[in-house]
Amino acid sequence: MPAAHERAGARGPTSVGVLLPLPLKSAYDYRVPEGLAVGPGAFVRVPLGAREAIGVVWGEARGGVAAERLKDVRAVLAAPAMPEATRRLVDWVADYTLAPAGAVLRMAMSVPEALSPPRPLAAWRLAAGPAEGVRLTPARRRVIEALAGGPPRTGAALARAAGVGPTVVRALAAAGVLTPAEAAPAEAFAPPDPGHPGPTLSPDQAAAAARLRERVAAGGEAERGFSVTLLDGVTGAGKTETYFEAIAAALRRGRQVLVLLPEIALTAQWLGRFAARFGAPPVEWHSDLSAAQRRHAWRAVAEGRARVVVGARSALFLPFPDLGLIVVDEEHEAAYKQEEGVIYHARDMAVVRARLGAIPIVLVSATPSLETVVNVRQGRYARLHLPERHALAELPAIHVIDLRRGAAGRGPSGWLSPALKAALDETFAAGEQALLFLNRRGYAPLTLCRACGHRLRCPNCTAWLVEHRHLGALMCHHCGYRRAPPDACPACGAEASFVACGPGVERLAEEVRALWPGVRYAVMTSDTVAGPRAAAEFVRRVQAREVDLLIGTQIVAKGYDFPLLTLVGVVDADLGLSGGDLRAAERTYQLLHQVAGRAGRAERPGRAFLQTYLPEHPVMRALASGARERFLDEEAAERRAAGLPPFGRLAALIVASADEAAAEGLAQGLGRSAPRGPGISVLGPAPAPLSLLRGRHRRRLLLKVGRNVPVQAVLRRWLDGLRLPPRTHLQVDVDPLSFL
DNA sequence: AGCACGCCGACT
DNA sequence: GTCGGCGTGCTC
Repeated sequence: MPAAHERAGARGPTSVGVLLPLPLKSAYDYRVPEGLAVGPGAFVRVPLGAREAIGVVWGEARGGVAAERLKDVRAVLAAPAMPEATRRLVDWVADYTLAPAGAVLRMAMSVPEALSPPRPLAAWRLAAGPAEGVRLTPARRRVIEALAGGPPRTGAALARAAGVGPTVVRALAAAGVLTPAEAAPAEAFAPPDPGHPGPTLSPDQAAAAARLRERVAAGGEAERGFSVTLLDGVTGAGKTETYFEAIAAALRRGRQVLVLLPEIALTAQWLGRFAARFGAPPVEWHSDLSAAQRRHAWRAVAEGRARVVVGARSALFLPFPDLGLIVVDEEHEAAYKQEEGVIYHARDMAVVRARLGAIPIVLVSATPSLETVVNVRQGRYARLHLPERHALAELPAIHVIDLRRGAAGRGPSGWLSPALKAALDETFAAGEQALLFLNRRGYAPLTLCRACGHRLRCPNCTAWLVEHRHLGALMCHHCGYRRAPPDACPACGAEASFVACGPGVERLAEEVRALWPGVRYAVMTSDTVAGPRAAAEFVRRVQAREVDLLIGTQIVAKGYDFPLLTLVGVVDADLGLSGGDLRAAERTYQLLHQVAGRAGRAERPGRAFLQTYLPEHPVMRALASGARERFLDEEAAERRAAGLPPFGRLAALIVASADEAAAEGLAQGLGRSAPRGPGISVLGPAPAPLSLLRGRHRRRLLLKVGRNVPVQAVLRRWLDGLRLPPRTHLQVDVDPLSFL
């Protein structure tokens, strides 16, 4: 039989470009042996130096290397080719972030094991002939019935299906009734059913859902297919159920769906709501998956069997062959920004992915980012607003407590003001639950020597060591450095001279114990919530009213539903405002709004108290009055005046080296060669926010350009041909979230 | 990212 | 005299 390639005109190219998942800027050329069919996107095994690597056929050979030096493509892997949209996304992200294309490809090839077809499992089938002289007990009969007429099954699956122990199966095999076979390890993901009866939508939700369905219906059309819609509404307004209808519409059209969530918000509660709507779970993609789960999920996406994927930011690079809708929930979350390796913002790149696929994307938030709000105001994004459902969930009344005013402010001994203490008294007396929010882990953020003023700091970072009393240790929150509390001051030798400065959640718990000895409290931080299971247990205890008071860091603000909570106390509302970050006000507003929104769901009205030394700050005023639009107007005006995002563009260069002089030298050199021109300015070099991090000295330069200046071109001109001195590193962060 | 090639200290 | 430290550079 003649092979396909022998037919006239079917000869493929003699060489192709293959992109490898290594930090290489472009694809390498390889010769294609006679008879090997290599289409664009094919996963191939190629020789690389002394070893072999797996890469992706990226396009035509570039031809920069002499034909006789080209090595042969060794094999094409039995995996679906990487879809064109994914390949174009890789190129786009590389171009935008200035990362090597191969480094971006690596994110899209995070599971190389998934590129080989799954290994068949050892299984059993019925032997051909009837076995003579085998006693058929009821248990044995059930095993045979379970197997009759069906595919081979593994021993464990067979025993489970027949309701027998594994010994029964083994005995039947020994008797020759069962013979070995191979089972296809079709790790089936039950398809979510768009027709599954879900919760009834309010008229507002139904109207918004209808608009989203129109967007989904247009998906795939060249001109109208791409669209961005902000779905905006307070906690409890029903945003999730509304975008579930868009998902249902995409499923009805047979297309795949990607839902991005900040890792921390991918909770059992979200999964429960999904299953309630669709009768089956989505395919999950996050850092907690086992190697096998990861392999199954990746392969299921590539083969189109995964219909709905919910995942953290890296799910964006999964090889969806037929993506029809993207949802980015909590779109304002900073967790979407990847800060290491390839530095990218998953929300922004998700918009790019949607455009490349000509499909709709829905950005969801109760407190949308200023970027998104400005895009809405300028008409680039559509907005659907869900008003509150008054009967069910009202946003709590927000009270600002002015800590500057003596008696009304903070009490003499602790961190809780009389007003907040009184509110807690009332809440406990009424048998209701409260939350104290303090975004500081540990006992105290700073420990100093009473005798000489020496402060305990991390040897690897520009940071204080944080006392964790329940661990009996001092810890650095940046590098993980940990040590026992010293007996004597390392500076002056004074003994037992250390005092804790400032509050952490543990110290707050101490005050609570002293004030309300009978109150049952729980401390919820990333230290005490190790994983999804621990989180679910916390939620269960709170919902079962085994806890009166929850004390927590920002982990309590996201994703969990505490229906019986009626009081939220923010111990230090000003925490995020110091430091001069350009997004400090915006982020504080978002976080405190979200925390306050924890109070008063279900039928009970809630109250929130913000303890602050800055009661006149626009953030506090906006939270107290609910005037979100005015706050956004003020923020936008300030950013516009300063030429800051989204009205100007930023890129940060971070120079790092274990050798401080080397870091300084490179930073100075970059400062001297900095680009100049209309609409271009360079700030720095200056020590980075953590000028020493994990033992590396860091310097920072900030490129600031006008909205219409092509920032990548300016950066390339600046950095092209730059030779890094030994042991120095340079990171480029296009669109940095923070600076200073 | 691997892996080889390179040039300086403690071992059979 | 070698084995091996990881610093530097290349991989079509």
